[in-house]
Amino acid sequence: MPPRRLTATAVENDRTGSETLTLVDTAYRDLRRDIIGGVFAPGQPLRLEVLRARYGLSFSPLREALNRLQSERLVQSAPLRGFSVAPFSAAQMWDAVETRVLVECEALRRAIAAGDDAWEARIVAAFHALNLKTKRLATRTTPPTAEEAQEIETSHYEFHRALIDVCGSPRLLDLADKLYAETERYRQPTLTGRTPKGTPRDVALEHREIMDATLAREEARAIELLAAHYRRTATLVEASLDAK
Amino acid sequence: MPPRRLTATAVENDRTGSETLTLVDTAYRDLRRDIIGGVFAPGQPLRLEVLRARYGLSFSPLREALNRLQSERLVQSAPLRGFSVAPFSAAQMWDAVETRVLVECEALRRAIAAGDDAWEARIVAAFHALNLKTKRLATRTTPPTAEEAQEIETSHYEFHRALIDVCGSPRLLDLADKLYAETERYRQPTLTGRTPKGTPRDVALEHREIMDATLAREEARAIELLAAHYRRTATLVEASLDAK
DNA sequence: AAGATTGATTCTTTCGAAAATCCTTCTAGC
DNA sequence: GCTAGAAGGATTTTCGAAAGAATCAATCTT
Repeated sequence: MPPRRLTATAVENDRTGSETLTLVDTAYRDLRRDIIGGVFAPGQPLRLEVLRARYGLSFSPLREALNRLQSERLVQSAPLRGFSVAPFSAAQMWDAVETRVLVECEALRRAIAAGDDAWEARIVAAFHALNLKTKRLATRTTPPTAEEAQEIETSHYEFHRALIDVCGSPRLLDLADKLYAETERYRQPTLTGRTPKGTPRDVALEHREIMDATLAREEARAIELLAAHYRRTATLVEASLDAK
Repeated sequence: MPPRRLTATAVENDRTGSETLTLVDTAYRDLRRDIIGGVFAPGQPLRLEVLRARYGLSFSPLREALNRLQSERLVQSAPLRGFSVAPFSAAQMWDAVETRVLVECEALRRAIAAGDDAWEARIVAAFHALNLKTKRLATRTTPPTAEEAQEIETSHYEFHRALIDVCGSPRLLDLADKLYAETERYRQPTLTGRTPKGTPRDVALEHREIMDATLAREEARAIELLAAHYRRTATLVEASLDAK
């Protein structure tokens, strides 16, 4: 039997049907998910042989995917020494967070100036979807499955994205996505651990206030709240980083 | 005679001696230079076979280099349809310019707050180096060679980089570099063409004013001048884009 | 004549192996 | 005992070819 080569369409079009994905794309997507999800520890070398076995791909698509991830600062590389997961450091996290604040606040400013009815509707919808999922999990006693965690994750992303989606700048949105991934990687470890004592936090309330200020077109207030939201998260992450 | 394979060190260490560059690195550097320099026209497909012949490399390093350039928006790619030089459009240029203004103004703000004596010295030195080179060329009648143009280019970059180098944020500096490359590509065609009539411009004076405000730590004024500097360039580029 | 189908060609994408380099360990010399 | 150097193994990087997909043109059908 001739060995069937894994091809772009053979792998992906089964499910999507619409978009053609190359193996580079799938490698990129999977690697990104696993790095953000903490499957590979920060600083850990990413041996090509290991990745090859894990994802069932050849070197070429893996290397290309790693190159893309490098430009997002999720992986590092030294010439002739291969790739490794970007290490954790408080300084790097703060740089990512502050850059994110700069980018997303500017994007929010423009979105507030340009947003229409559909924009408002999408924000409200995303907010409710996120809240529903969060509450549904909070009332249960069993810990969330990986899939459920991923869903919350996505809803969280959708909400923040809905705020700025109409800002009109492809570059700002692209940057926001990359910085989201970077900071999310730092947030991940704190999700499983307990919250630091003495700092109760109502994330849902923070989201509501951001949404209210945005829909009321109170630009200055919305920006201030959004920045505070991200910095508060960063402070908590930093505390849990130090605790280790 | 066994064919000697082109290796990283064999190619580059002859000159640099210090750093090891892989073929991917050289491919990236050369392609980037040629795309910015306008060797390949905007929108032009980048056939791998052509690149292979031009740079004397195999597919793998070329593809990886193109992947990196894609994340800088210098090249585009569609699945199974290969790579092409990012096309020109006024909207894209303005997005790049406005993002650059956002990033560099923030970086300049921080640099002014953090800059020390060495920072000031480097700015002054870069300013003089740029001015010397520009004046030397202006007094001549013969048009500048490609090498001289490249030197001016580099000096120009050095000056703007010197302003913000101490801002303390790797991400902002990285973004500034990428956006510089992107906008430089648009500026390139206007260099050879004549300047639009009726708009005499003293770039050297603009640079001096930016430098003076920066060294005087007049944050608001420095930022305003820098932003105006970039937007003025963009306006001229736009005019020459429309002219075609 | 317009549209669909087939076939040839061009190009991208993927693979696996070979070459080059790095890293560890072992040996020899002092 | 300790350092320098060399051999061996592990890993990355590069190559060339093979496979798959898109494009273009010609033919056939309606």
